[in-house]
Amino acid sequence: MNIGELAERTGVSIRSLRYYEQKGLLTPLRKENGYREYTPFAVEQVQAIQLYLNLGLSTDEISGILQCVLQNKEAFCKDVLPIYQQKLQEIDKQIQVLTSIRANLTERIDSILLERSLSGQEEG
Amino acid sequence: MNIGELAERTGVSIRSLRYYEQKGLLTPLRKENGYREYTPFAVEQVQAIQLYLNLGLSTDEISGILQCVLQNKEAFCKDVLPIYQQKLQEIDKQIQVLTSIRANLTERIDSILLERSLSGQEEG
DNA sequence: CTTGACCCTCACATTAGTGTCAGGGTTTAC
DNA sequence: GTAAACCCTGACACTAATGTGAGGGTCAAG
Repeated sequence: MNIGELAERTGVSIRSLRYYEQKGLLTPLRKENGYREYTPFAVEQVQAIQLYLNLGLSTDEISGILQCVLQNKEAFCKDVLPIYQQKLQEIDKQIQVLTSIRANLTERIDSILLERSLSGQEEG
Repeated sequence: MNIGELAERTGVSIRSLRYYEQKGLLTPLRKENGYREYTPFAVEQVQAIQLYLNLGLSTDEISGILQCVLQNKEAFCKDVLPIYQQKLQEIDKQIQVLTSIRANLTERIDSILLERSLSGQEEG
């Protein structure tokens, strides 16, 4: 199928499909006229790519595991677990930072509300 | 003082000080030779900017409140509270997304570990 | 044989703060 | 008067996936 049909079937933009190819995630054949030619299996490939992107993996990380996971169960691909574990650490770090900022923000908000309830003043 | 001294006193790079000026957060005078001339008060200004950046505010958001908060208590500046509250909402949304991803990741990790403990296979 | 829908590549824009380099003045101390 | 240290502007790089547009082939239906 052509790129337009793959885009329609997967809901992924043509631009993104070309980008995935540039990053080595998809390698369609080319027709004589230069058009990309995708097999029906490409639909599953694209869905897998989207799934991993939604997990926060980068295209580079995905490229390292995509071939294996498309042909096996995840547990069978030795590269998947360390990537997941590293991503989990990053996520935890981000949550930690955000939680800290959140505490600071709520403290300041409460402080402002308290002061205003005491004096009732405000200005630009 | 010159920009180098301000950078040294605040621990903020010269590059960043110029950027803050470009974004309207600092407006030093200029000497006849074109050098930026900062008052001692600029040290407090830069520290305030850093504080708000660390709270996740953008330079645009900071520019809207900086003048007031440098001269008053936060509670006295009417623009501060809505910015804090909006930022809090964004943070909560981010934490929510990350938490969801985290749950998905740990589920997959556990699943992999479970499958491996049952079959003991792996491969690249 | 022309129109419209499809495809191609190349490349800039987006976010946001900071690093870094080029190319070039100024000042200070020797 | 020159070297070192300081300052200036302008501009590209970085991250990462995607949008968008220019400029230009291809194909299918009429």
